[in-house]
Amino acid sequence: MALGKDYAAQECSMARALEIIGERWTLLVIRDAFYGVRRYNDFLVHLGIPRAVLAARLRTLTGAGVLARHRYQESPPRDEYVLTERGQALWPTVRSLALWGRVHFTERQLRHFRHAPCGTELGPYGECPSCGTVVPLGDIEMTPGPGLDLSPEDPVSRALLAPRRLLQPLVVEADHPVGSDPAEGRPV
Amino acid sequence: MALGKDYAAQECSMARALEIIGERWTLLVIRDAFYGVRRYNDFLVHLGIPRAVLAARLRTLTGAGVLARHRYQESPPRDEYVLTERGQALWPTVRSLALWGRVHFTERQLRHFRHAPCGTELGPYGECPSCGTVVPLGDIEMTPGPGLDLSPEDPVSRALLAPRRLLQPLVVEADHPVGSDPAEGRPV
DNA sequence: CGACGCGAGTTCAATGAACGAACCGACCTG
DNA sequence: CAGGTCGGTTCGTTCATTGAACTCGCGTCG
Repeated sequence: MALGKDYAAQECSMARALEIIGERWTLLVIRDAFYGVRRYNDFLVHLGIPRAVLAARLRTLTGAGVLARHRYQESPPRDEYVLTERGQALWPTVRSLALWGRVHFTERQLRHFRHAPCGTELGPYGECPSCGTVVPLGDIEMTPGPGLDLSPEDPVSRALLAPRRLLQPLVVEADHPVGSDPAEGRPV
Repeated sequence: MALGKDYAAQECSMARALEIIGERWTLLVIRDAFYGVRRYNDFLVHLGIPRAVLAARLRTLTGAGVLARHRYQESPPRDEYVLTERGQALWPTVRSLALWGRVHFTERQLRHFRHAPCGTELGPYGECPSCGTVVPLGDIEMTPGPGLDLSPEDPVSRALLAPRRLLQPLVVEADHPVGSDPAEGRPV
């Protein structure tokens, strides 16, 4: 077991999974990807992760087919990282882990996840308790809960305050310092 | 962020969860606990984890209330580590992660997990697709699948070959070297 | 044209965690 | 009393993470 990231002798599919998503920061990157974060810089400011580590994780995840790198403008060349189907298949894991953390280690709920068509809060596994079906990711609406800081420092967290669908690409407005005047013909 | 294990600025219940179960080896320890492993030495030989790391993880997990330390004999004093309710609540996470690993990174299935009363293989969240209910852990039977090594080196893996229920305490027979004669009044 | 800025990284020294081998102490067994 | 087992701790080495500084391509402002 030379490297620190392989669970060599473990004959178990969970060990294989952990070799990919079990490293520090990785699952938070994936959570952000579900929230709609796609750009290197947005991951960076939202997570407070060291640049080198973020670059390494994005490489690993694209290499494993969890994220796909997708060019969204040519000049200057810019790529964004989006969840593949394989990555989207991690939603039950992410959901159940976050729920476990909330139930056992958080007092107040930070975010709501609801089945958009009917407004019901998601069950433990990402299903809709009232409809009884597994909810497609695009039908999941996330909204701030009572425990969430409503005026966070970083612009990514601010952008994530608005109600939104999972996977919906995040648009971060320019980071004008607090108190500057935003009243300049900017379309609503 | 002095320490390496806290995701300080993350205002998210998943970050809280990851501070506990996100360290290297931790989730494999928990998986083994679901399989019925309870003793320091059994974790040690089954995982191939460094002793110091195992001791540290068991301390963290008992401190977080995921495992409970339970004395099972007085002389010499010996404790075993068993999943608390909080720990058992991680089953959907463990199940969904293992399933993700199997679907995306393993060819053949290593273990089956079935709803014992009806024999149906569990769904992605630990539910029984035919009964439609969440299966209590004690009703989950695990059996070797086609991909599993049938004559593993270590005695813990050998003990885990027999069909068993989740959480059922694992009994490891003495580790007589391969080829030694086991025909000595040992009850079946 | 030149200065400056931005996004997306890479490089580097310092620190912290993991590794594996050795050691330890309480207890039991031959 | 010699040896073995279980459940650790200690320790030197190796590997990963951190944060700060630097780079590079490109666009923009004056």
